[in-house]
Amino acid sequence: MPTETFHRLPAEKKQRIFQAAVREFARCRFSEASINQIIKQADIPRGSFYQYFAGKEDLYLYILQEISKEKLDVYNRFTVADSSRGFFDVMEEAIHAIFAWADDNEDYNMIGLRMAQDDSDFMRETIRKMAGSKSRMITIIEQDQKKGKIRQDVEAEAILEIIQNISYPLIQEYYSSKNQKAAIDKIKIYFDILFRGLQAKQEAGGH
Amino acid sequence: MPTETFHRLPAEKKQRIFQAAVREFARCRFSEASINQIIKQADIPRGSFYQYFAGKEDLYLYILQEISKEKLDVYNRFTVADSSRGFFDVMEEAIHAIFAWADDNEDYNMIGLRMAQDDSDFMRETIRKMAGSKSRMITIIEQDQKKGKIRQDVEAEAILEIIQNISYPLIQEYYSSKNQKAAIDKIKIYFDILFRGLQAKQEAGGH
DNA sequence: TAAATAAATGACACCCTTGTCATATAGTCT
DNA sequence: AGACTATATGACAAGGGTGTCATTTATTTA
Repeated sequence: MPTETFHRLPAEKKQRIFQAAVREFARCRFSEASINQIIKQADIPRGSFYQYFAGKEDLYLYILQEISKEKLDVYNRFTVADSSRGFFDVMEEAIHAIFAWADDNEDYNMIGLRMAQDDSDFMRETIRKMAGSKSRMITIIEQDQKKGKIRQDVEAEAILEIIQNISYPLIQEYYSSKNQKAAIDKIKIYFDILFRGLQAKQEAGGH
Repeated sequence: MPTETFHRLPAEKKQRIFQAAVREFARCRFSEASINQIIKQADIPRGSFYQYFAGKEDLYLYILQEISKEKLDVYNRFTVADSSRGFFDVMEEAIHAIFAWADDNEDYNMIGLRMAQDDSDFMRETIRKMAGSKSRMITIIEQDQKKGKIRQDVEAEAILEIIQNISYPLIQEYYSSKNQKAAIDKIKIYFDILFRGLQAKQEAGGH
């Protein structure tokens, strides 16, 4: 909730502030991010910043909100495509989509990573607030569970959570690794193990 | 590498400093940990601290080294026990051992968690240095791979890494969760999925 | 154009942290 | 005791960060 004054700002200036903030929140965790850096980057005076935002939290929440809008589009692009496909198919495509997107939006992804690394009260609360409604992914998982493709003894939410948790170190490695090809190979291995572990038990194994 | 002066200190004082440092490094990440807090806690004057350690890095490395000594004992206790047992058995026991130890050594575990959360250059380098020789776990995994109990298309090191990565969010949740029983249930699910994903393909499924 | 409202600005006070260093104190050896 | 070495200590400078506010500058309205 930035101030009215901020909203009335020329788009160019708003954009400059937005980008400076994104860069800073991608650079380090919320607690370490510095307003000083942001205003220097955005080239606005200290006083102006406080005319636009109540403080760092306020700015952060605004940034997150803006990013979510964009992200939602990308995210829906592959989950919406064809809900008749199974979870493993969709995930396979999603992984590619996500890593392709990651290449183009390093900063946005880093912010997500920083959130995962951050265990402050503020961040826990923020994550809780952001956790939107039941995602399309859940529906797909549940469908596959009904069809007997995915084991039914684990809740769909839990499965999604596992995938998220497993993804964070992978994305992190992907970014920090000099050898991104090796990182992708590792991702494939991770998910192969995960997918096999998630498959419903097959009574009679056929190959 | 603390100074000679530090080593010559009475055990009680050394211990006080050690414990204050452990508490601080458990409280937050390395970059956020404050020498000020540590000397206040340990009740030593600022000047003394710099008479004992070159700085925060120096202290941190010392703390890590001391903890490793203790941890190695615990870790070996279950891996050394009976190397004829398979990986899944050993891990099952290890999980219990680790979480039991976690209850008694919250601070030590938190430090490990903080390391995992920390992606500074210093920490990357530190982790690299600490990564000891081939662990006994690797040997057990490799044995099971030879026996055909664990899939052979994934390197033992990679398997261990996956387990570590999967463990961090679990331990974190375990600590932050009010409901530790639920946390343990989740751990069981995670590892059940993981273990099944790691099993060698069975040509003919028997139940 | 004068008055009133909105925005911009940067100096300032305050807080926290780090590393140093001159000085004081304790301990040891002859 | 006198001399010399080892420790202890806290004031201090320097650096970074935050939020405020009196003042200046623009913009709008009458």
